Amino acid sequence: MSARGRSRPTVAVQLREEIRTLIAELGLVAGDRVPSEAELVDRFSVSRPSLREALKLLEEDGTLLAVHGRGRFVSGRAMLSVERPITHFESVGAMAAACGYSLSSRVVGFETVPATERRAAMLGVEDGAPLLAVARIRGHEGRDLVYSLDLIACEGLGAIGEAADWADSVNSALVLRGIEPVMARAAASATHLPTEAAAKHGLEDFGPALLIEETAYTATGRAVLHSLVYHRGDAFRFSFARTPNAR
Amino acid sequence: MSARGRSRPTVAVQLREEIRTLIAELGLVAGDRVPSEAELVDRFSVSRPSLREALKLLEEDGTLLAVHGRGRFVSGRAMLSVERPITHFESVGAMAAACGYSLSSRVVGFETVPATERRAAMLGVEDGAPLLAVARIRGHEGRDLVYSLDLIACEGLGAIGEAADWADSVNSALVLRGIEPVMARAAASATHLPTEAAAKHGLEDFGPALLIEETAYTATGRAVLHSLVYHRGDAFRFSFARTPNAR
DNA sequence: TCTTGACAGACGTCTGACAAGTTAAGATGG
DNA sequence: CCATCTTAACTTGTCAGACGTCTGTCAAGA
Repeated sequence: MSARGRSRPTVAVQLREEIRTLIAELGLVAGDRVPSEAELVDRFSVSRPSLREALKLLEEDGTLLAVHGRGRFVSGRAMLSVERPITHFESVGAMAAACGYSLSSRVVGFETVPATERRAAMLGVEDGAPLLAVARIRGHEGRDLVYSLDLIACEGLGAIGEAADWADSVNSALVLRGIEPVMARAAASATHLPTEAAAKHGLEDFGPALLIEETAYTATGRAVLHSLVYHRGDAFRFSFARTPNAR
Repeated sequence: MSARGRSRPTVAVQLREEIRTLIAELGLVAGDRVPSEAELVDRFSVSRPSLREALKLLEEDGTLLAVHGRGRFVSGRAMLSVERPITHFESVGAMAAACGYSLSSRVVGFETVPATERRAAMLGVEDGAPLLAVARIRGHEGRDLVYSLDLIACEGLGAIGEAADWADSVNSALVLRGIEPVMARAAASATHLPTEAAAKHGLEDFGPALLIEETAYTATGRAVLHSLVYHRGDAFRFSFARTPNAR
């Protein structure tokens, strides 16, 4: 399965967004009834099956609740909508930009290390296999906001290049090598920076950090990147929705 | 919108589960091609539109990826599955139990306070309206693991009762009063305990805390509880999946 | 006042047809 | 023999139309 994207969204996907917009325009809130299928078919000039497919997407993502014989209703879930939730896969740079930070980045570590047993398991490589370790500090207006350590499996990577190639975005550097991380499995906890890193890079006043440790995968499920990202506690706040059936 | 459930699942919902089972039975993993629509129609003896609706559910929940003209494939998203992700709405006690902690709880603050402007907005009450503030410390085997402050709108609450009524679970206490929180909008950040709280309750060695600040809602979208929950950094780790289309 | 039946509205499911994208096999030309 | 083009087959995407089932409302009858 090559990672070729679709050039044009299907009617169903497009409609899903248009219905979302309509719900907002009509000012519908949790419990309110959505226009009927017949009305929506007229309004959007599409066939009923296509509309139903779009509605199915919205039912599955928790926006709508269908009741046979009565209609569809806005689910309370819709009001939990969060722009760029913690569950959104994106680069640290993009995330920070959305928070109003323009991050400049410097590489403070760039070496090849053998994979520990744990890291090997995370990245699906052999114990002891070579990993590229990139340590970076990113900041905004002279203030350090993020310390991160990225571990990339060298296997299949091709030429490693120079530290500067990886300074701004490890994701982008991987994409340039034909490896596109698109999703990740992550865990968050509160901690301090590693003592050694703090001392070595003058980060003693970093304060509590929100550590997100994550393994990133390509669309085909190949693990390509293991990151430990320490976000300065007083600079970042990650939003998300909590629901009973979240998986 | 009454919470009356449907007595019989639709064909689409039923099929969704049957297709999931089939994928597992066929041993399909990320990137593998799923049988075509025609094949599935034959196999499950349903109409094609119904099948497509079921497939739409699976596409929306990230299990499948459809490519026009080529077929559908098992998405790598399935491998990000996390048991009890941070996005799962549940009580702190239930979450901690899943982490192997049996929390005992003590109330260290119990009073009615007027809502600040921010809190009033969070809870959909008037500025200055009375809120019940419940401060608790929860621990396991003599070690304090969670400090929390819960703010509940007094309006519609009925009798407040005693502190002991709210000691174990604010959620449960609310349910007993006919108010069922079922979902929340939350944000996480790394911080220290409030200085005053730490000093007052002997929590100076709590260390970095993962603060989850959340507003809980009923199914109809009514905000009923605003909580600040400080999780001891070295005791808790919150997992989640990150995908490009996460909202 | 309560029960039952009819009716309208709404979702659920099906059949059939055509459109658009992909791939593999066969034909053709160099 | 190899490269390129064409075509048919396969697959998903979309549409039109019809019928089935469920829900709520209203009217009539007991």
